[in-house]
Amino acid sequence: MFENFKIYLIEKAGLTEEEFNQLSPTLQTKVVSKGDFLLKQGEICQHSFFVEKGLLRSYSIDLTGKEHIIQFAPQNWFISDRSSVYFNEPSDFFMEAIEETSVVILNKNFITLASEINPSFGQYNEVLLQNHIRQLQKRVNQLLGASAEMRYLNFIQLYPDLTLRVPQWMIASYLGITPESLSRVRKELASKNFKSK
Amino acid sequence: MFENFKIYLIEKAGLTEEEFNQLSPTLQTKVVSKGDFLLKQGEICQHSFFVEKGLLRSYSIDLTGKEHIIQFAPQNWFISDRSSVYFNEPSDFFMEAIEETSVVILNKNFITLASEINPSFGQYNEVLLQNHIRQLQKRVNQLLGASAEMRYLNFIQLYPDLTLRVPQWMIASYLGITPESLSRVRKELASKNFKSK
DNA sequence: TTCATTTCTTATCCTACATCAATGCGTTAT
DNA sequence: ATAACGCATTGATGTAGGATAAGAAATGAA
Repeated sequence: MFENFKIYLIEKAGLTEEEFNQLSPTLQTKVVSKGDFLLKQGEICQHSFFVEKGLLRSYSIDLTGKEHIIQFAPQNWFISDRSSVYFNEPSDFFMEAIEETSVVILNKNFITLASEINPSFGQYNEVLLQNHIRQLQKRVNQLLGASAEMRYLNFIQLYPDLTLRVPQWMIASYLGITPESLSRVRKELASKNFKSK
Repeated sequence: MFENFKIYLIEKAGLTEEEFNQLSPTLQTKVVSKGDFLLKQGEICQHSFFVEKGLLRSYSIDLTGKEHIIQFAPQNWFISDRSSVYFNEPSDFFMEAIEETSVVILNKNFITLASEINPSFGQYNEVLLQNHIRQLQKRVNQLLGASAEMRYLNFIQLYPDLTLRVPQWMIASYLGITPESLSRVRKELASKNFKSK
């Protein structure tokens, strides 16, 4: 039920099995079918989710009705709208299952509780937070400075597994370009590789 | 010397004067002349800085040699490269004074120390962190979805004071457009306002 | 199997913004 | 004063990527 989550916490956050068992009563799980939502724009996000299996995406919809993918969350990733949780504000984002996905639901005080039980969890959580910031920073930097092609190359290098699993129009949305443009970029890249051999 | 910083911590983070005095021996200050650097790309960032007075910017330089402004830091702002500090990695960024600026220098363990002295500091630090994430998230979202004009309008609404104080080419760099484009956007906006009266 | 739906590609045209170049105008330095 | 520099504006031209449309390929459903 929480198998991956358990293994994950023990390996990464340094919990013991007993400590995990103390926490597990506060956990719930849920299976989300492809296309179903864990959060919608305007709702206040109440939880963090850990992906046991499957694949989620979070995205916003802008004034002109266009989707922009903020994040993908494959197996063993956490996903949430931290700001919405923390400040109790309506979220700007949707969270939707790309494949049938089973998640572990962590309520607001899980982190506090786990940190009390074992401070090394608190430290690990800090690492996740700092990583999150780093990743956002990099993304801003890329959006400011890199061409569609460079962003795509970066993406496939960073998330090679996702590149295969996710429809291209979603990758385009993550990169901030249209599916047609991505198709052109790919064609262009293919011809370059061909020539260079 | 630390006047603003002291007031700031007492007001915002809930420290007492005595608590602040316990911390102050670990602090240093520095005056940075216009155009001088607190950090350069490739260095490992060792500190956080609090702007007592003046104005800083952080920016990166991309492969093609172009600058991209990541953040402005006016009076009473903290600035740092959290990732570089936390992970002990070389920074991607420069930190430079736009005006003559005096900063308070916080070394790596200041936060821990202050949180031990008064836990409410720890909480306040958490708020800053969460705000930082929220702001980065918004920026990604805008870069993905909004036109130059919308981004500019957003900027002047969010940082009206900076709009006056900072040269336009820096605002352009923050927005991810050229100074020429920003000039055109402004012209366009001016004519719209004129017509609408 | 066949029909329908979603995804990907390709082609054409279009637009927001970049690039390049010239001009003017404050500010600082001599 | 005047030279020199940084900054903003304007105009002319270029280009990456958007919009639209249509067809091919893949997926899925009956």
